[in-house]
Amino acid sequence: MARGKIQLKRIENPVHRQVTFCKRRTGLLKKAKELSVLCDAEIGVVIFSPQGKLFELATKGTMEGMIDKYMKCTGGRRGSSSATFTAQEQLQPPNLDPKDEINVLKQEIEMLQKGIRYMFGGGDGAMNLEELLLLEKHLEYWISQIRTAKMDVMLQEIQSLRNKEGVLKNTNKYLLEKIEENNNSISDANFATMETNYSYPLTMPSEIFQF
Amino acid sequence: MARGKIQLKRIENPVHRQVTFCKRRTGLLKKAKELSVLCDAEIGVVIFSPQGKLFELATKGTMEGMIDKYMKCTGGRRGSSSATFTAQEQLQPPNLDPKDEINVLKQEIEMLQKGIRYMFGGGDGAMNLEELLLLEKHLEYWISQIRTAKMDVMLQEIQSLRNKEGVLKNTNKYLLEKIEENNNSISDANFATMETNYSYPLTMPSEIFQF
DNA sequence: ATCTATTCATAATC
DNA sequence: TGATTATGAATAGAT
Repeated sequence: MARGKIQLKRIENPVHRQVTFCKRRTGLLKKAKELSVLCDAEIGVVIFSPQGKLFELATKGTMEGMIDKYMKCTGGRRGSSSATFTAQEQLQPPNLDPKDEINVLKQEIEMLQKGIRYMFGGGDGAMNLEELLLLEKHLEYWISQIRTAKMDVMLQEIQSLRNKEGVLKNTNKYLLEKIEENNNSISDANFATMETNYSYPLTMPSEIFQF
Repeated sequence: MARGKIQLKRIENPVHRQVTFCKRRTGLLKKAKELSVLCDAEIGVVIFSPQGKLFELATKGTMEGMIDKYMKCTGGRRGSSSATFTAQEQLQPPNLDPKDEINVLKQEIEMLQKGIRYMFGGGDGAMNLEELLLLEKHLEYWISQIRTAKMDVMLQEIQSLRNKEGVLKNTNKYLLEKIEENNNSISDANFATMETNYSYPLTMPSEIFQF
């Protein structure tokens, strides 16, 4: 701009950076206001300083109104955000239980969000392409983790059902033996029909579950 | 600016206004990006054209994230995107339902996809577009595959096991009734011990399987 | 879209 | 901080 062109990268000198932030912030908000007035546009600007201080401008109504309007425009569906996301500290080895798997998945999300932020701030050109390829790999891994978590839950439930089935079958067998003992000692025609109703044991296609 | 100063008021000529809107909008977003890079600030800009068309820029992360951060800063939590995740996080320690966890993670996927799409919209080159579309296709493919293929097989098997369990329980019940009939008609001490061994029916947490 | 003549924004300096 | 000023950027109007 003046007295020398500057590079489009983070200003390292903290004093210079602070001064520039103040000046350009003012300029940006001025430009936003001008655009709003000249062209009858509705504009919202939110600026967080590196120290986290908030500066804002809403040219019509309040920022809340802007946000509502924005939400409507974008469809309003959303998950969580990076701001409220807290990564889990402990990294557990895999195959513990679904809870731990989910923690790992959360870490993955955090990593991906970081990746997106980095990509966006990292300008244009081949860097983005490279980052995108890396991100793609991360996503692949992430999806596999979700699959693993689901599998764990469902396999656990299947195992539980199988165990129950086994116990029931054993009980039935025991009961049948008792009945046959009684059949031998007493004479009762009713037991004959019962035996034909009993069409077990059932067999199970265990091969299906080799994931 | 150039070729004559302009009044800071709404441009009445619609053509001029539209042209100016386009030019200045570009300039404003550029300035915002510059400020973000130079001063390491996090900036969100939302512009609604007079016709209601939306233009946006979030220099770090997504606009959703910006909004969440803004909400935190201004105190109002409201129905922002953080709500979903926070609720889920609080549920986690005592009552962990892995299915719900997985659903939340799916929402996270959607959020990330949205962030990627946003990057494309605010990005620069056509190269990025191609890569991003490809990446998105991959994500959608993976998700749909997980949802359909293996889930179907496992649900089918769970249903089968449930049916078998039901039949076994019915058979079991029938056998027990017969034994009790016998117990009433004859005197046999063996049946008493058998009844204590019989700890069924088993109950099943059916809610778990509402996919 | 592209091109200039201008005005504006601002980096360096005080 | 606040003011000054030399320059680079942005852009209004024309093409």
